[in-house]
Amino acid sequence: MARAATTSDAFNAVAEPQRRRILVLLKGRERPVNELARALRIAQPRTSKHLRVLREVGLVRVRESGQQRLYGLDARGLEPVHEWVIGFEQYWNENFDRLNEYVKTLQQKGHADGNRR
Amino acid sequence: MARAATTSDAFNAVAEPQRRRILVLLKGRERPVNELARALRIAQPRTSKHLRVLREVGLVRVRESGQQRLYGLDARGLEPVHEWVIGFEQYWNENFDRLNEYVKTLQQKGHADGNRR
DNA sequence: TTGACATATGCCGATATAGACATATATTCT
DNA sequence: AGAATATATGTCTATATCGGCATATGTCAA
Repeated sequence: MARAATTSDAFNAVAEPQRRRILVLLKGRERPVNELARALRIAQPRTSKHLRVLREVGLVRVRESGQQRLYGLDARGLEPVHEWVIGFEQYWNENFDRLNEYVKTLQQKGHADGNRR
Repeated sequence: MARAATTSDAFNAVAEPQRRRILVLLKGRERPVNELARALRIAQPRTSKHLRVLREVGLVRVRESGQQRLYGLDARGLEPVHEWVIGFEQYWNENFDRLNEYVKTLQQKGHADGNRR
C-alpha cells in the first residue's frame, strides 16, 4: 500500500507546500487560476491540479465567471486540523520535561485532572 | 518528482493517521515501542518506522531504558503547523462571504488588526 | 465560424512512500 | 556463553503522487 491519497483528508491536502500557499493566497478574496499560477510561479496545469485536490477535500470552492473560474477559500475543512493540533498546545507551551514528570505523578496517583496549564 | 518526503517537515509527518495516533498516545507519558504497537494494533516494525519518521522531524525523542527505548513527545515541532492553521481561524468561525468583505475593507485601509474573533 | 484566451485533463517519468516479512542488533537474565 | 526479549532495519510489492508537456474543453469576441 502506498501513502494515503492527498485527497483523503485536509491533513494530506495541506502537506503539500504549494497547496498551502494557494490557500494563503485565497484568504480574503477569490482568484482565477492564472493569477494563482503567476503568483506562485508554477505552471498553470500544475496549479489546476493542486486546485483540484483542494476542491476534492472541500478546502476550496469554484465559481464560474465568464471564461474564468474563480477559486475561493472554504476554511471549514481546516478546523479538524486545528482541533487536532491544538490538543498539543500545552506540550509546546511549557517546559516539556517538567510537565512530563508532573503528569506522570498525577497518573500514578490515579487522578485524571492533570490537564491544568 | 514525487511527493515531498514525510521526513521533510511536521506537515508531512502528521499527514499519516497512524503517526497522529502515536503522538496522541505519547501525550503525558513516554512509552516503549511494543506498547505503542499493541495500542495501535499494528506490527512492531511498522511502529518503529513511524517512530523513525517522527524522530527525524523532531516530534519525538528517544531515551534508552534498559532493553527498552522510551519514546516521548516533543510537541514543539507542531507549533508551526498550529501557527499556519490558526491563520485561517477567522475564515471558518465567521460567515465566509461577510468576512470576506470585511477583510477586504481592512486591507484597503492598510490596517492589520482584523484578527479579533 | 474562426481565433484568442482560460482552464482542465491525459500521459510519462522518477520517486517516496506504507505494509508485510525476515532478520540484524542490542540488552538483560540464567 | 546462550537464550529471551525489545527494537531497528533491509527487501519486496503496489501505489499515489508531483512535475512537465501536449492537448482537450470551454468561453467570449470579431
